[in-house]
Amino acid sequence: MNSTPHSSYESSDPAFSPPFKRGVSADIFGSIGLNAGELDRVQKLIFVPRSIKKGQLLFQAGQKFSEIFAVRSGSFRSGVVPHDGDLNVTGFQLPGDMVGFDGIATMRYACEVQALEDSEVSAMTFEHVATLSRELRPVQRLFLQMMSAQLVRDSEVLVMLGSLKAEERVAAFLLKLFERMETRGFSATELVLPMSRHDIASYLGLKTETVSRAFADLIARRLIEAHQRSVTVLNRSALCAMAKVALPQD
Amino acid sequence: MNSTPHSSYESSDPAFSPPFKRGVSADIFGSIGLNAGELDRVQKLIFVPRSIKKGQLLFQAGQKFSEIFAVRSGSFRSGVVPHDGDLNVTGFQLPGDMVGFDGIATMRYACEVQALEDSEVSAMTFEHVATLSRELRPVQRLFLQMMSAQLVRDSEVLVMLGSLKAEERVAAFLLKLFERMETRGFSATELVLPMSRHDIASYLGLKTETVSRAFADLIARRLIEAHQRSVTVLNRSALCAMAKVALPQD
DNA sequence: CGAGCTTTTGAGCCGAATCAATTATCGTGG
DNA sequence: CCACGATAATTGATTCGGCTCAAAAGCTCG
Repeated sequence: MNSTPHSSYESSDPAFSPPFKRGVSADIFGSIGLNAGELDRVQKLIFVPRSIKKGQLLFQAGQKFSEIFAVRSGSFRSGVVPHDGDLNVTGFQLPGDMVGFDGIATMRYACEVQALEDSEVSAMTFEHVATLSRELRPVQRLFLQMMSAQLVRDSEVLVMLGSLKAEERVAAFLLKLFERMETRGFSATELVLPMSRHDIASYLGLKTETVSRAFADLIARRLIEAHQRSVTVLNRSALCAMAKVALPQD
Repeated sequence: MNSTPHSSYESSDPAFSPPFKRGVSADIFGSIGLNAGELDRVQKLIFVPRSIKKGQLLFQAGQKFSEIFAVRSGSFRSGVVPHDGDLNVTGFQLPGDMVGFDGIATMRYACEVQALEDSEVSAMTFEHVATLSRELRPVQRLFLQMMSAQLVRDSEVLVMLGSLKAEERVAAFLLKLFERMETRGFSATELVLPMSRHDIASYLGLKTETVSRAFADLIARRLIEAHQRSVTVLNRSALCAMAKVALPQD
């Protein structure tokens, strides 16, 4: 169980030096300028760890909103199910990401969030978060930043869907995913995708077959290597060119 | 000048009973449970009215972030300009909408926002908003709700782009626009679009010609009437079916 | 080891982009 | 006020990318 490819996010290899080893949430709040007493208060009030098995829903669309979640380990997929069709994937959540903000507006979650592998989250009631946000400026700032960052990511995806072709979207998707993994402390020339081709296709507004072909083309051009869900980036700058983004300066 | 079609949003026809006649922002805060003293404080601290001429930018991508804006009258278009290409439209803002939340994450605006017609906004510095949010719970709730609603709208668009064909996207776009106008107090079987076909196309991930053809088809099927930018909905339920959304119950 | 899923690969078709040309509208200056 | 150029919108013909349908091969897990 612990040796499945997907457990790579929880790797204990020190070369990866994961910053979230002891629980993402603690780290989220660890460096935003709270003193020991405040930090203790935050932890007591709002951290409720929870284990989520692969395939299990964190919440469903329409369900009454009460909690925000921070991903500690594993990964999740958010999406909505239209009245006729099947799931439309709207995003993927990795350790350090937060989900549930969509529920604030109407006090009901607008999407569903499902674990792609056995995962752990910190659950925090919105009321506690709101209270702490009023009392501790760094906490307020953190949550506003998390929501704002989500807005920016969404609009980036929007632009991507509007302006890139199939293969370019896949390139952009991979780049973004690797970038996010790097932010989380992985060296990230190679990783194991937690999501299926079908999930990727849905997220990118494509069909499974098209995504598969895009992977095949990227491999043929020697921009990546990929066997199943394991992917290695061979030529990042070419991928950036294809995705029409500036090469991030390391 | 005052009789251009675009001035319809500022119509003084009492039949439209626009709720924002005396300034959107005052109304935004008018009914969220503040007493007179608090309301006065809010107004003094954060309301800075500003007139924006057609074509003028409210802010640019990369510009230092300091203000949030509420649209009082007129309309705006948000978008980003990729390094090579031209503007990608990411949204349209109508009276009552707020823009600028994308700047919180990095303290720089992530997009640009341009007036589609002569418009008025209320500018409020983020610092004041943050302070008031800490001190007045209704203010905190309002801003969190505005940001959350934006997240929900974005993910709806994402799903739409991923799952609908060209004509269906145009149907969904028109329905959403009319719905938003109704929320703002317009009877909304007919209205004048503030944006061009090109803007709509960019927003929907299509080309101008395709949008034009979609309009032609919708007209041929008698679902709408449209001459230039003026549009009338003839068969809302058929439009909803085409856009694959449930008919909103009135 | 076999059932069911995921992924890959192929052939043909359809929808939207592209290229191109015309018409309509807006803004401007004569 | 009208004529003009510029921009926006429409319409047609053609091309091409991604979808559809179909089938086979690879994994995963009981």
